[in-house]
Formats: sequence, structure tokens, C-alpha cells
Amino acid sequence: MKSACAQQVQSLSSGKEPLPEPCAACAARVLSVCDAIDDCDLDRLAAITSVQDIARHQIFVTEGDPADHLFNVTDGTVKVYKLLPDGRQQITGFLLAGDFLGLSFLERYGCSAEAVTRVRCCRFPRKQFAALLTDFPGIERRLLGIASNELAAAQDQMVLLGRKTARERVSTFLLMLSRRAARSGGTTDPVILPMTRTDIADYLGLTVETVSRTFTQLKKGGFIELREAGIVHLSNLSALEDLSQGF
Amino acid sequence: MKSACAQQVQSLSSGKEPLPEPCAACAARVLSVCDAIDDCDLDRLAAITSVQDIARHQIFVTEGDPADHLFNVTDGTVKVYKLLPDGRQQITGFLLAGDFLGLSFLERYGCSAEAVTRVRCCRFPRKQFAALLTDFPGIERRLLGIASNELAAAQDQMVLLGRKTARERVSTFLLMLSRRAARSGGTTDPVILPMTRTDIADYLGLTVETVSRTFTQLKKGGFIELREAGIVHLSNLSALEDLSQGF
DNA sequence: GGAGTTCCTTGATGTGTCTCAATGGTTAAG
DNA sequence: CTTAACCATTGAGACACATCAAGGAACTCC
Repeated sequence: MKSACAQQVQSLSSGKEPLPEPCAACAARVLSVCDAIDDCDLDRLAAITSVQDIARHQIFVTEGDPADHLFNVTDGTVKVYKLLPDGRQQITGFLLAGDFLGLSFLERYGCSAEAVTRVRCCRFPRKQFAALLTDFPGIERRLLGIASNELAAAQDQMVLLGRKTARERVSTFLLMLSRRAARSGGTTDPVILPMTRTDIADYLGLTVETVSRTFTQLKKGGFIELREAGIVHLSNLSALEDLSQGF
Repeated sequence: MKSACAQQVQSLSSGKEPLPEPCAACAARVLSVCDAIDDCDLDRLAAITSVQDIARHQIFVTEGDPADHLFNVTDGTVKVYKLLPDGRQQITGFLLAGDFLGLSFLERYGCSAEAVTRVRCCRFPRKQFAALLTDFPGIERRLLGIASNELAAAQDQMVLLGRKTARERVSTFLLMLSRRAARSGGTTDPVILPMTRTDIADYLGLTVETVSRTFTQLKKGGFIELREAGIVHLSNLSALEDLSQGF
């Protein structure tokens, strides 16, 4: 089970090949508490799970709508964002394979979500999911852990948005993607950017132009290399670490 | 129990009068799940609770330290913040009476915490608290709800820091304080600011000077009145709402 | 009462990032 | 092959906010 899941994480998120077959990996992720997973529990969760394929640029969760579902991304990249009335956009996070969406237990979605690439994910109806929680308190602890991590990430992002310069923001962003790829079993060095410069700007609280200028600045400084589109080579990781902290 | 708690919330956070007596209100807050509170549970939680008085400007939680305790603020105002190596500060939130601190279930504290005013709070040792969770799964759900709310607030703050102008930030900040006071049974109109302009700046991702200038600008525009120090009258609430959203 | 400290405000000036505008590259459609 | 759409990059100029500097109000401590 574990290996199947890892395999899926590896699979591309940009190409044209068919997406991998649906699997119970998402259910396993939800249930992956410290102790061993009971096959019975797994089946029960799998029973309420449905697999969903989402086309590029499709908005599949809208801020303010009733929060009917909970998602686990299996493949691809999702951007989660909020809008101001005049259209200004702030991306609050990018979701990669393995990440959860909508696990806040509020009435309505707090953010919208759009597929940056083609996306495959598992979907759990919230009501039925909530029923599971009463039977398996372990899941609640697991969710609490996930929420804790998200909160910590949000606080780091506040530091970035409130106090870091453009160069620090972009460096931090590249390192974050690198670490996340490594954590999912990928490589740390060539970082893949499935999102556009505009998306990066909306995530970092900058404009496209500033992001683009900062990339070329980092390139000229010998910190990164831009060869193919959507791929960044981190030439000097430790120097980039310093940059991201303002040294 | 409820009324005693409300009383406590009302009590000043800046003066010299003695702080109110410790009470089981914090324990009640933790246990206040949907269903009625069992006195027995309450006693058990109260047994591991200790009351802590914290002097103004005292740092009582430091980022990176082992997360041994969980706090519930009973009285006063706390600022929660992160620092960059060169001293730049980002305040991730202000805690008022009733708010929790350190409920993330990570190994170490993600932020530091400093008493803005004199503060009284209840403290739970994490280990013993965790033991309680296994016996009362309801608490976990409650914590999940709290974490959800914090996450939503963090996302709003990201929009503020990433996309709002100085005027929009300050307006949003004043309205937030107003709403929180109202929610705790206080008044919505004269908003009390226990923190300094510098703290507000570090929360809003601005400088002291910009915050100060924005206050006078709002005053001249007839949106607020500044009479006594630390108190802001919101003359035109709906106009302020518009300002905070960029209309 | 005087001295020191902290906090708030205001002015003058600087600058990092935004805005506006143009270009070329790439991809998709006809 | 042509056209359109989107995306990334770069330049010139503008502006919101930062920085630097100074003064006054409130408070604390002798």
C-alpha cells in the first residue's frame, strides 16, 4: 500500500499521459495514524471515497460555498486562494500530491481552489466523514496534526508577506518547493514550477514583473539556472538559504 | 460558571487593580463541547491546571523551545510573533481573554509570546493534557474547531499582508478588534488598543510611522476619533468596512 | 521638581516595488 | 502556415511606503 502511494506521488503532473488508476492511498493517508491500519476501517472509508479528475484551470471549490466535501490531492498541483472585491488575489497555498483541502470544520469554504495542472484527487462527503470521526477518534488526532502543520506554514507565510523583501520571498519559495519535493521522495535540486509567474506573484504578495525580475537577478547572481521552462536548478543551495533569511 | 467567566473577560487589562481570582473558567472553555460538561471531567482538568500571572513585557514562550505547555488567556493581551535573524519581527496574532496559545501539536513552539499588558492565564502541561484527550475524544473535536478558526484567521491575514494597502490594513485591524470585543460581550464602538503603534505595525507588516500617519489620515477623514490614548472611536463603522475592503 | 525613558506624531527624503508599455517565445486553433 | 492567446521578460517612470530625523506628550524614577 505504502509503495503504491509513493509511486503515485512520483507521477508527472504536467504531461499528457493517462493519470494513474484510482487507489485507496488517499483513504490510507487519512487513516495513517501512528498504529497499524485496520483493513476494515480502510474499507469503510474507501466506500465513501470517490475519485475526481479535474481539468487544468478548473475552479472546483469556491470561497463561501457550503463545505460539503473534503479532498485529498493524488496527483497534480492545486492553488488555494482568496479574492478581494476588486479582484486582487492572494494565494494562500499550493497543494501537491498528498495534501488535504477543506479539512477545516467550518460551515463554508474559506478559500477557492483551482487546478493549476490536471489534477486527480479523492473526495469525501463531509457528513459521512464526520460520522467516521465518532467511531475512530484516531482520525481526529491525525487531522489535528495536519491542521497544526498548516498553521505553522501559515505563520511562516505571514513572516514572508509582512517582512521579507522580494528576493527573500522568491528564495524562500524555491526552497520550500525543493523541500516539499524531497519530502515526497523527489529530488531537491531541479525544482519543478507547475504554476505561472503570476501565480507565484499572487502567492508571494508581489507582481509578475517583480517576480520575473527577481528570477533573472537570482540567475545573474549564480544562485539558480533557468534552462527549460518550468524548471529551476538550484545551483547553490546554502547560499539560497542565506538569501531567504536576509543574510 | 458562564457568568463568572464573562465577568472576568470584562475586567480591565491595563490598570493597577488586583487581577480577579483564578477560576475554573479555562478548564470549562477547554471542555465546552457541544454537550453538557460533566463536573467530574471538569475537576480532572482543573487538577492539572495552574494559574500564571505574567508581568507586562515578559516573554513567556520562546520560538523553538520544547512545547511543554498549553495556555488559555484569562485576562490581558498577548502578542504572538516570529523573528527573522536580523531582528525583523512579524506578529502573527494578538490573544485576548479566552484565546488559546500553543495548541498546535508539534514538538516545539512555532512562535514566541510576550505579554503586552499584565496577563493572567491558565497553563496545562501538554503531556497530562494529551492523556486527557484519549479519555475525552470530544476535546479533540473542540480543538479541531479552534484550529480551524485560527487557520481561517491566518488566511485572512495573508490577504491583508499580501494585497492590502496601509489604509485597508489599519481599517481591517480596527474592525477586527471591534468584532472580537463584541464577541466577548464588550462594546463594538470604542475600541481599546492595549498595544503600541510599533506592535500594530509589526502585525500589519508596516512601520510605526506609516501606522501613525494612517491613523491621523483616518481621523482627518472622519472615520475615527482619537481622544484618550489607547482608545479609538469608530465614528462611521460601515464606511470603515468599505475602506477595509478597498471600496 | 527634574531627568530619563518610552511612545506618538510629523516632516523631508529615499527607494523598493508597482504600473504602464512593448517585445519575443511558445502553444493552440483554424 | 497564419492567427490568436498566453506567458515571460525587460525598460521607463510613478508612487506608496520606508527611512532618517526631530519634537512633544505622558509616564516613571529619584
